[in-house]
Amino acid sequence: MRQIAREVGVHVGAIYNYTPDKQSLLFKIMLDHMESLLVAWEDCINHEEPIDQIKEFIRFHLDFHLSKSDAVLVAYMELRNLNEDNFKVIESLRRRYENILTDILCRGADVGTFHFSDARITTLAFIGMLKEVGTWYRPNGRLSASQITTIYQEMILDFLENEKS
Amino acid sequence: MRQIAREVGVHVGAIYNYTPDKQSLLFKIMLDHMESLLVAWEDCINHEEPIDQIKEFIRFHLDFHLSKSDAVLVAYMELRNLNEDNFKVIESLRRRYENILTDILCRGADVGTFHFSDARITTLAFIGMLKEVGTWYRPNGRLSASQITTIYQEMILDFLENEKS
DNA sequence: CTTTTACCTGAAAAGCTGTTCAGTTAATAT
DNA sequence: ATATTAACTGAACAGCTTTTCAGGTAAAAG
Repeated sequence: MRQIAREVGVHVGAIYNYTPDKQSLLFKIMLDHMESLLVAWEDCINHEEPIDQIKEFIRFHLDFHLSKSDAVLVAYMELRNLNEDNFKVIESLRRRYENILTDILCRGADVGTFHFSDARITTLAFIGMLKEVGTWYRPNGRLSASQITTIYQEMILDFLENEKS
Repeated sequence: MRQIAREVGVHVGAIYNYTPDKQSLLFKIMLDHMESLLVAWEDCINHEEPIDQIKEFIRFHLDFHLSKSDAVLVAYMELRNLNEDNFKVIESLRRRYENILTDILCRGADVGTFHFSDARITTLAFIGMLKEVGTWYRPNGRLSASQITTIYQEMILDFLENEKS
């Protein structure tokens, strides 16, 4: 709290005009983050074809997560510091986000465009792949954000369109 | 420290007969973990064919990480609590582990078995996929560890053997 | 039997933590 | 001009943190 106060340029006590306690503050930060993530996706252009949908999802996810790396770090690292009730709320929002991807996959499978063995596992595998990018991406690294996006779009589409899987 | 002491069944002061300070203890835990990971891989049967090698790597990774979930949690969550020097050491060991996978991929590409656009990105994507399993796997969940292993082996092999990518 | 060694206790030092609150200051409304 | 509201300060409280250390205890070595 002292650290936050210092960075805001205010004495510690002042923070307690905005939050009743530390746990509520953390919860609010994480709730805002997850809700803005879901709202931002709603605001995205909604494509018809599953292929376009998943490409858009990948672009959206990387764009959102790479540009808000601070909030993302908190969202993933501080999960265990939420109390039981707050954790459940955040987890259900995260689940809703994952389900966006699962729905796209299932729609693609229904129309015969995508091929995979298990929708839930495939979802979590893709989410894991995308999440990992946040740990190594650097703005001045070997690959730009848009290059990375293209590579991931190709990787995931190649995988989904492969008949064998 | 008090928590550790309590769990060990000893007074706090006693811990300082085994570690000079908290940072060193954390570093030792993480160092031991990473070294045992690398040694455990060395001890694995080394196959000739890249296909068998990557299947073995996937099996090994999931086996190791799902059975030592406590140490894995520390290894991933407490990284930011290492001081600069200690962090560098752990990071270089992690890099060495990632390179095991990169080497397998490159060998497979050389002999024409595997197809991908970027070895480093593909490595990190696979590592991310595998790492994510640790966040949702439960011993009594829908899928057993060996079922998950099989699915991931098939997913990754289907991806790597697909000519298009 | 004595001495050395290894390990542990109990308490205290020094400093960090979240949180509260009486009182000040500045802006807004009457 | 006065009253009301909102926001902040500065200090303090109570409890937790890591770390130190003088002294105790029991086993191993001489």
